[in-house]
Amino acid sequence: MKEMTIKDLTEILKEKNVKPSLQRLKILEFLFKANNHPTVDEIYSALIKDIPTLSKTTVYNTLNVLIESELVKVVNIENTESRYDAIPEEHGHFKCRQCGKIYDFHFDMNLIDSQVPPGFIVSEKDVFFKGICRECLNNNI
Amino acid sequence: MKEMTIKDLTEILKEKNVKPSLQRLKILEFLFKANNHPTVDEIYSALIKDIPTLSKTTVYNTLNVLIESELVKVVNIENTESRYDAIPEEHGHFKCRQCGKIYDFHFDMNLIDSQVPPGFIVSEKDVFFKGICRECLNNNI
DNA sequence: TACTATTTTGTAATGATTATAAGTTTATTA
DNA sequence: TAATAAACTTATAATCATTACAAAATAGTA
Ligand SMILES: [Mn+2]
Ligand SMILES: [Mn+2]
Ligand SMILES: [Zn+2]
Ligand SMILES: [Zn+2]
Repeated sequence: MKEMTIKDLTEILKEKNVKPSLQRLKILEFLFKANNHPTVDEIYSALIKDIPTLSKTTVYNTLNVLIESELVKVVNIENTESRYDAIPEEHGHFKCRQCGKIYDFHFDMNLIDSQVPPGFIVSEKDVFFKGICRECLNNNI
Repeated sequence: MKEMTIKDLTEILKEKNVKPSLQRLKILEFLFKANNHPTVDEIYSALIKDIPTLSKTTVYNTLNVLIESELVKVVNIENTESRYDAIPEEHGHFKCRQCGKIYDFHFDMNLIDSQVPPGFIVSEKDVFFKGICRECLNNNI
């Protein structure tokens, strides 16, 4: 995702009626910059350098606030711990069983709309693939 | 799923080189009969009546054995606890945000094969929808 | 029967997440 | 500006699903 200034981030939060505290700005900034779907622990470990008083509870609280305002989505492709994603565009997720990396890939959710059972209203769609990524396949040769 | 005799179940386990103990037979039978993707707790609570000595650890152990032999799949549509599914056919899952029920629906996974990123090998595909089910929509009128 | 391998069980440990209450900062009012 | 209230952050404890571990029970074999 493109570079975001603190001013940009402040504006994004204000639009959602979320007060732009330092913690919220830094967590949102980190998620926009991240491309690896970080866990709570990874977010906390990265930001504790900037904000030495940061608490892990704040990371949890903030993520829930960001999720409620639809700026962040949870990625539950694995059952061990939740991962977080601030990419607004719909996309699919691929988890490599060897290196563990979670890839984004372009996915047109309209393709699967026709499969929604009749009479049901769908507000969220997730597509998860698992297997071996290209990089691991190349390394295994 | 159609009725399964203990003899049928024994045969299924033997084919996978899994010894057909009472606990394994009963857990597999329960999963074949269930259509609601039960949790470990639900499996345990249901079977403790039949097998008073049953331990929750055995439920976990057995499920892992059944998963390794590909008789059972984990459904991680929610991050709170894992659910288990013994339906062998590929299908999608819909979770109702109101009543919490998890529905199966027919889904042709071939539809989405073209979206797999090139060079990646996919061994598992999951499609999760969330929203409001037909029953809840009717009740809300 | 005696021995061995496998399975089951109870208990303790782990680890992610939530609950709670106190401390700190920010906003509002007088 | 000082006092007060509201919102936010923090530390700590509690919860709960899952795993680790070792002993007990069972099944298989010679
Ligand atoms: Mn993503
Ligand atoms: Mn299912
Ligand atoms: Zn990989
Ligand atoms: Zn419903």
